[in-house]
Amino acid sequence: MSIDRPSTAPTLDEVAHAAGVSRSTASRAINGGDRVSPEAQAAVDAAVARLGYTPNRAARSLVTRRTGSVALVIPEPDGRVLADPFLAGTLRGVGHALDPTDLQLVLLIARPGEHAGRIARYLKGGHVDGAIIASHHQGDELENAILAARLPAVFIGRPAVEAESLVYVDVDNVAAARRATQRLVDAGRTRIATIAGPLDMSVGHDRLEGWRAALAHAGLAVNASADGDFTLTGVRSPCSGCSTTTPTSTRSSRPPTSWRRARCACSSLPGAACPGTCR
Amino acid sequence: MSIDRPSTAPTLDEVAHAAGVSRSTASRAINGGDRVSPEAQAAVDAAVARLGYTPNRAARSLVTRRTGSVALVIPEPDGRVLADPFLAGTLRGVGHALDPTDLQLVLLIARPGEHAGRIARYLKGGHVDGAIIASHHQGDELENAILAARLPAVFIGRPAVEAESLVYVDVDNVAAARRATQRLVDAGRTRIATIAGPLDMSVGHDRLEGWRAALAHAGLAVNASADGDFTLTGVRSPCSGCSTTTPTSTRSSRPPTSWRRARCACSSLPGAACPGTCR
DNA sequence: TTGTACGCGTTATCAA
DNA sequence: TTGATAACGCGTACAA
Repeated sequence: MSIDRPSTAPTLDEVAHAAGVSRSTASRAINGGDRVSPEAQAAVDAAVARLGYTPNRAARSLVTRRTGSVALVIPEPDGRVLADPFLAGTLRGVGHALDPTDLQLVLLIARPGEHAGRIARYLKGGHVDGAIIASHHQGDELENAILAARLPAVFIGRPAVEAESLVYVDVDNVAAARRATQRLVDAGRTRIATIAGPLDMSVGHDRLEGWRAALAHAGLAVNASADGDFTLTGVRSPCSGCSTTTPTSTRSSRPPTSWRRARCACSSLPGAACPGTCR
Repeated sequence: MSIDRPSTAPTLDEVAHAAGVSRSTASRAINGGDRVSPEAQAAVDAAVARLGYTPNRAARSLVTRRTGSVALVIPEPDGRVLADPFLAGTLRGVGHALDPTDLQLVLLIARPGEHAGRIARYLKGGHVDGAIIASHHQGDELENAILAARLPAVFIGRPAVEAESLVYVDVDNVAAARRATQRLVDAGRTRIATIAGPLDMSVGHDRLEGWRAALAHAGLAVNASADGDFTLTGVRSPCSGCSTTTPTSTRSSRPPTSWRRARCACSSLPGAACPGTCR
């Protein structure tokens, strides 16, 4: 029955008192408005508006046993990838989808050298009601954490560990790479290379497989692929044994505009394997 | 005294019981460990480890009156900017700084056409303990919301409204632009243009001012500036009256590699103002 | 140093 | 339809 609480956020009690109803009725009116008379509803609505009432998330979470927040997990040890427009789009999309909800978007970014154990622990800690895994790598323990915690989760891109209860959205990367390669085959090309994505991600793996399949089907040599990491700089890094090359501008954080001039011997497609990162 | 609670997160009560101490002692041992005997501390630590105890954020927040989360606000109506490496770096930095803490990073992204009123309301709602404003535009009401809520906040880049209690980190953009321009002056250039940042951001405003100052100081013409928005595509959009130009590839989400070939008449620096977006 | 008891703001249960 | 009342899990005076 504390009446005066200066400069503090209004509580449900105060709303109820201002509306002339009990706290229970006020609560019902605010959530859903089921089993509440029109006049009571109106009174509560008015009081809420006048007092600028906002439900206390902590108190609500305590009893509903839900946190009211979902995690967007980016288990990406390599910082550069965060600037990837794909991830940026994902971020926006998730944010917008959450807008109409009163769910919080909690961002979980992996630390540079870390193996996602911390994030797995966080997920298991019950701090969020659900999770979206945006850049999943093989071996980051996320699948097990999610399965163990029975946490509703969606992987963006097929997870490394496949399980019945692991849901994901993905495109058919194998077919896409196969079609892309086939297009070059149809154009009469005979020596077709690929710069693969990270092979510890299903994207990279699948696309490489599609490329392989198309070449094999066409009876062409499957011997010119290089590791990539979805970044310009990552692709340009020369393998040992090739002529060393550097971008013309190394001090800028954006990809140098003259990167086309840098060329690794492998990318000239001799067809032979080279000892460095190329295979 | 509820003993059996199957497959639920362990509570402080259970930890205390397992450690053979009272809940108060367990609580003290977990937070700070002040005024607790070494043996009690050890017992609690062991129990925590064995049970995999994680404090319930909601319950803790309810009594400490802190939410345990800080917001990273990106009031950026233009989606493309999210892919900006600067913002990506900010994201990483904030994330890493928060790692050792048990603070949650809550991401607040503006909706496309929206004027940040929703975010301002959210901030005032007391949902976070603090905020970092990453891409602040003039007129987005964020300063007032923060001042009204007495919310600890840091602006990245000087806020449009300057107030005593509004703290920010920034570089001296005026001086930087002045020095950059001066360098060209020293090199003997006489017609020096700038592609400005958004003028409703202090960055854009300040850099333009630095450019102006240096030119004025050198007695050169201050008549060749164009609006930009820190994106490649934004810069390339032709002003009306200039020869229309399009990127060679428009279907890709990444900046076309041949953008250098697209050229607006304004960027050829005739020195004369043109009727479109250039000034 | 330890434990008891209360309150944080909300939802859920159950009589009325 | 409404209103007491009991949790929810935790921190913290206060007393021992």
